[in-house]
Amino acid sequence: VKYWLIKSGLHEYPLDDFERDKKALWVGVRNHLAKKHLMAMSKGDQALFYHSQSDPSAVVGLAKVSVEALPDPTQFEKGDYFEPRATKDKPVWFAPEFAFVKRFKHSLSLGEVKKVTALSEMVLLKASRLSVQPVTKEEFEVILEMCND
DNA sequence: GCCAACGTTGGC
DNA sequence: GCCAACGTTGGC
Repeated sequence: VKYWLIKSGLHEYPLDDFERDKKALWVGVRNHLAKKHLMAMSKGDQALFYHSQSDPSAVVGLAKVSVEALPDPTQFEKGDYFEPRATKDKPVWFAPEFAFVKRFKHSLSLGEVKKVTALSEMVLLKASRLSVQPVTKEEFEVILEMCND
């Protein structure tokens, strides 16, 4: 089992929608490093759900990988996520499916993450723009403990 | 709304 | 293949 952090803008796909949908195909990621992480995910991996563009931005819930990465269908459709280089034989972008696991009792804000020594090396703090990131087991466990009773 | 960080594009 | 210009993300 590997551990990840996936970001969603509060106004793009909030946790409320994810909780209602139960499952979500993680489409629309258009960054090659993020794509590499999406493709490295295995069924059953755990992912922290993070709200960006939020006040405050925070880790708010938990998800798990339910289906490993498949070609992202939005790259073939006219619209924001269209990818002219993509063909059905050679897709460019991939998306796994996540299953909703839980909403944390206590969300952990970015400001709080910065105060915790054990979390000071998180990718979240080092590469703030990356929307799909690996998280170490140690970091994951610290966060889980802080977010649950 | 500003702007730093950083990814991408395109001219050469 | 370099790098300047430009666009986007996301914290504040």
